[in-house]
Amino acid sequence: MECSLDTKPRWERRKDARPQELLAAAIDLFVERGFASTRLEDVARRAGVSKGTLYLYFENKEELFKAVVRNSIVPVIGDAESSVAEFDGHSAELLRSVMMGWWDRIGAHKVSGIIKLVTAESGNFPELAAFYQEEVINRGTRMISSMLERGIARGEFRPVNVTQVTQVLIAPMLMLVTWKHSVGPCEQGSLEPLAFLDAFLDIALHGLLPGTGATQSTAA
Amino acid sequence: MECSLDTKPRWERRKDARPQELLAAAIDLFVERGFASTRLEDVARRAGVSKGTLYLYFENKEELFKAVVRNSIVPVIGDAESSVAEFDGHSAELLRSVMMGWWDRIGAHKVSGIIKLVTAESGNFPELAAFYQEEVINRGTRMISSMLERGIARGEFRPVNVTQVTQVLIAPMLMLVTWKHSVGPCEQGSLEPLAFLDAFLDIALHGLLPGTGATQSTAA
Amino acid sequence: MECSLDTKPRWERRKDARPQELLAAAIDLFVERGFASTRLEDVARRAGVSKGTLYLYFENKEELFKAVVRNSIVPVIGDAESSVAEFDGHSAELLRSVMMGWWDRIGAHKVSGIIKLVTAESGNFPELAAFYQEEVINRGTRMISSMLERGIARGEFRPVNVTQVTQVLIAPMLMLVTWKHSVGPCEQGSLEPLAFLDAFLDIALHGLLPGTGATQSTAA
Amino acid sequence: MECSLDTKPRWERRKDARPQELLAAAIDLFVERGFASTRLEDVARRAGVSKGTLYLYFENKEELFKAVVRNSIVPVIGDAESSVAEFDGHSAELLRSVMMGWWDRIGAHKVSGIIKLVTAESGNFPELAAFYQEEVINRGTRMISSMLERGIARGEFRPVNVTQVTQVLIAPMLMLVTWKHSVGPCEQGSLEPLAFLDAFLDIALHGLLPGTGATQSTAA
DNA sequence: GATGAATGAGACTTCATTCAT
DNA sequence: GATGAATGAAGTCTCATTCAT
Repeated sequence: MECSLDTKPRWERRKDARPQELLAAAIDLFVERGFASTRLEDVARRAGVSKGTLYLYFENKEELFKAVVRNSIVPVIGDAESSVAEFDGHSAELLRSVMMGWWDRIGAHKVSGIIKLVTAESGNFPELAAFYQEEVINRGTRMISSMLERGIARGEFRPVNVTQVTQVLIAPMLMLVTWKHSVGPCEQGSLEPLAFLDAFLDIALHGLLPGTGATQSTAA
Repeated sequence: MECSLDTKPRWERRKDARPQELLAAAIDLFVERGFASTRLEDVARRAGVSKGTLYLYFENKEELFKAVVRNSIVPVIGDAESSVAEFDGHSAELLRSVMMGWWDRIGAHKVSGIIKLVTAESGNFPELAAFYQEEVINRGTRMISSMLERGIARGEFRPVNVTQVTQVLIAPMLMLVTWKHSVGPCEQGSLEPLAFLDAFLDIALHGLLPGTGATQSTAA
Repeated sequence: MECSLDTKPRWERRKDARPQELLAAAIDLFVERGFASTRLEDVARRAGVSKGTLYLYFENKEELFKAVVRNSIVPVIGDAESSVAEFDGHSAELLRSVMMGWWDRIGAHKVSGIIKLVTAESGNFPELAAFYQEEVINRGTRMISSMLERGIARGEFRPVNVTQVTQVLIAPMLMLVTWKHSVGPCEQGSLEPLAFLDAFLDIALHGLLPGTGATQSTAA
Repeated sequence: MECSLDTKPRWERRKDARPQELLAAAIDLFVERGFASTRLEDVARRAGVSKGTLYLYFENKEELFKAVVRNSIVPVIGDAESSVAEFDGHSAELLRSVMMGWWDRIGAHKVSGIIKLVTAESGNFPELAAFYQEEVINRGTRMISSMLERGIARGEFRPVNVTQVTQVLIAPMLMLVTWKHSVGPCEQGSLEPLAFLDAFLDIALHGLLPGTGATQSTAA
């Protein structure tokens, strides 16, 4: 009876799998070579299809890239947003769990290369930059800001400048991916990411707790 | 008396200035557009010469880039090395002055874009990466490591894992340039670099001083 | 009783209708975009079938075009040939009725776009040109020539150079379709086709009647 | 002394000649194959240069085409405008001389293929159509209309609807080029252009003269 | 030294046609 | 019959590099 659930002929199942195969090939090559230097022919070849086939599924190179982002990063943001909405403990715990979770779900994986790629090339591809800003940066920023506001509202954080602190919190994540995809591979053993994040959080959260005398609005 | 300092006729001074004019044009465009996307024709035009002339002074695009690096970053490293060698105060002071000096001499200027460029594109240009590793990263790393070793030897720092701590110290500088040349331009007001470095140094130096109970070898 | 005229089940009627649906879609697009620029995928989509299905009915793009011509222009020529054969009035009347009928049956309709298309693109598609020459131009030319010969034989026309006068008579029709499908859409109100044809016929027939002193062999 | 007039080295003279060589090759191929079907590589090869060279002189295919039009048709229009402005005989004579001159300067030459090309393909290249409309059609139309207005103002023509009569006068020219570049090559001996124009002018001018009882506003 | 014309490999994208299901 | 996924040749345009003058 188990075959009754899939009545599609094989080639059709193949078709359903194609976009994923292409996206998998694309993320590999985008991460490896960047956006501009990745040739669509290589993406196609790695997915085991011809150049033209790629265009059956993606309108052009930029759309392929957007699809990669939508497929790899955006869902993780959605999950994180849900977690944030449901969480009901101390805001410091929430912040810590989100940032450590970011490393587990994004930072440690290939997909982190996409973040590095965007910082590296967005200047040359404005439409891509705009898309990424909208779909990733804005949502991520809103999420972090909302955690800060939650903490302030509940009296768990000092009333800091939310915009600035948000960016300070983004900084170490940006650094980790930059490091990982540039100097990291040339260096051995250095910069243990989890320890780094842990240390960063110790400092940052300490600066956010109420009652401490920090006066800098950025709280770093 | 005005001619005593330079007895060459004007056109010859012009000729001698060519490489500098080309390097100035090149750094502008490399920083603005990255290595691969910068067209040599644009470099030549900005320097007010023809494309062919560029090849009289630089063998090819990669050599031009190397010359830009040698011209802009390497001297600053040399100066810093001298300062380190001559310094005779407390190692924590030395470390602080080198990193704040890095911001004044490099981070705050256009040339910081070269650092970002290398992190962004070295994957696609191995020879460039090797050159930069040799001329900049290795020397910079050695310099920082030597400061740490000096501090340890003089009993001013705890005996930490020098290699790892070196990279931890590099990290905030890398972050600042990455930020400045990617998300920075899209955000307003955030991440005041000097405050950020100051805060970082407070923490890092605190972790390096002897007598504090930190046990993590990365000391971050 | 409703089924007595068509005993086939609906899907079979549908199947029989396929070629016509495809031809209808094809003529629309050929007229709109020309031969080379019409994509078979668009033809198929407009007919509501897949690209592959189109190839079940037509060997390739050229055969599809030939079928369009056979389906739309050729029958009209056949009808005209019959009319000519049966007509027994004055040859001038015959000529006039054929040309005005051409406007009613072809010139005023979408199918006139096919004529324009052929003049526009036959240079790039020799096989198409040969087919059209054979199926349309030769037959049309023969028909017009035969009317002239009839008129001369019956003493209703002067003995003119039939070949040349035939082409002079074709010219205004060619002009009308060219105009209609190129500059026409950009201009308002101008060139009323029926008035134009009428005026042309007045002149041409006047030149063909015996007893007038015209000496030019083209009789225009 | 004859060499004193040209002090340029040969390659520079070559450079000056390049655009003309390319335009000559381009007009040949555009006329032969149309706009869409002409490959830039073929244009380059015919001019004896490589593909890339073409792009040194013309930004893209459309600009090349515009340059061809500017180079071949536009000057003739300018000349005609001057002739019209200077003419001081009877308007009928002026009209006749302009239309016969059009045949001598344009209709009889390769460049007439450009006119046919535009009627054939403008639907698929709106920017091209707009350019041609502006640079050729509008100017040509204005010129013809001005002749009609001149004739009416001087009492040499009846007060007709200028817009419509202008288009009627354009029609035979359009027909001649259409014929010449489509069916013409397949037919022998037919449609003697000068005789055709002559006959057309006889009729049209007769219809324009005052005192004749024609009542149709288009005067055809 | 200086020029800038010329090259040609290589990238993206399109579309008629085929064929396994 | 019907589908639509897959192919790959072909076309436009870019740009690092060369070289005759």
